[in-house]
Amino acid sequence: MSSARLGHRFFERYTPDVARDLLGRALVRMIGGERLSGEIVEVEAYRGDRDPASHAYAGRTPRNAVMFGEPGHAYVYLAYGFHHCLNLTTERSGAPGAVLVRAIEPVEGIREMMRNRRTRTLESLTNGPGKLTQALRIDRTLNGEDLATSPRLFVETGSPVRVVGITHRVGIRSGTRFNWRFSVEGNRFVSKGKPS
DNA sequence: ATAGCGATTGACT
DNA sequence: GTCAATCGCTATA
Repeated sequence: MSSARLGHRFFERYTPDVARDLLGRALVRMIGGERLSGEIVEVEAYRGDRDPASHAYAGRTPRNAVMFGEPGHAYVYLAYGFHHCLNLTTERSGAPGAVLVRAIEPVEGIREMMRNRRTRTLESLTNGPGKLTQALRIDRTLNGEDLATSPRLFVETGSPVRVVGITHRVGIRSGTRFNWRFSVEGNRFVSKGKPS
């Protein structure tokens, strides 16, 4: 069931390319020896330079420091005081970039995810950035986690990439001109919107 | 020291 | 469709 995990070389590339290539991969969260996992079906790319929507746009701060560090690490932040968002850092060390994981299709540990989310509805389990972190119990204690070596969080090769939908990013007020949201077309767990 | 503001979600009209 | 919840980060003083 397990396969090779993605290492830092995978992430050390142009962020939108990494984002697109992450579709179909298996995001794995280990808790107490149990695998919670899902196939990545929706992502967004955020770069530091020339991307006003990025947390790194105005430069390095304590919060976004991980985005400036090594590729292949987890960048986790709290949004709206409620929801944690999971990002995977990209680009070479020193260059800011990250991919926001917006939705996954649940595969392993679905019962546990439903307990974490207090829902019995499969469709609403992981179809949003705040939902999947709640289902996988991802919070800021995982900020900076090295995906290449972590026993708690990593990404596996997964299944081949399928038909990809490309649209503008959602939930932002600037940088909307970049079509840096990628999703598995037709997948029922994609959070919102439709590829144009 | 503190005001302003979200890379969202769920409940409600 | 609208809207409130809630808190840490950031900028400004």
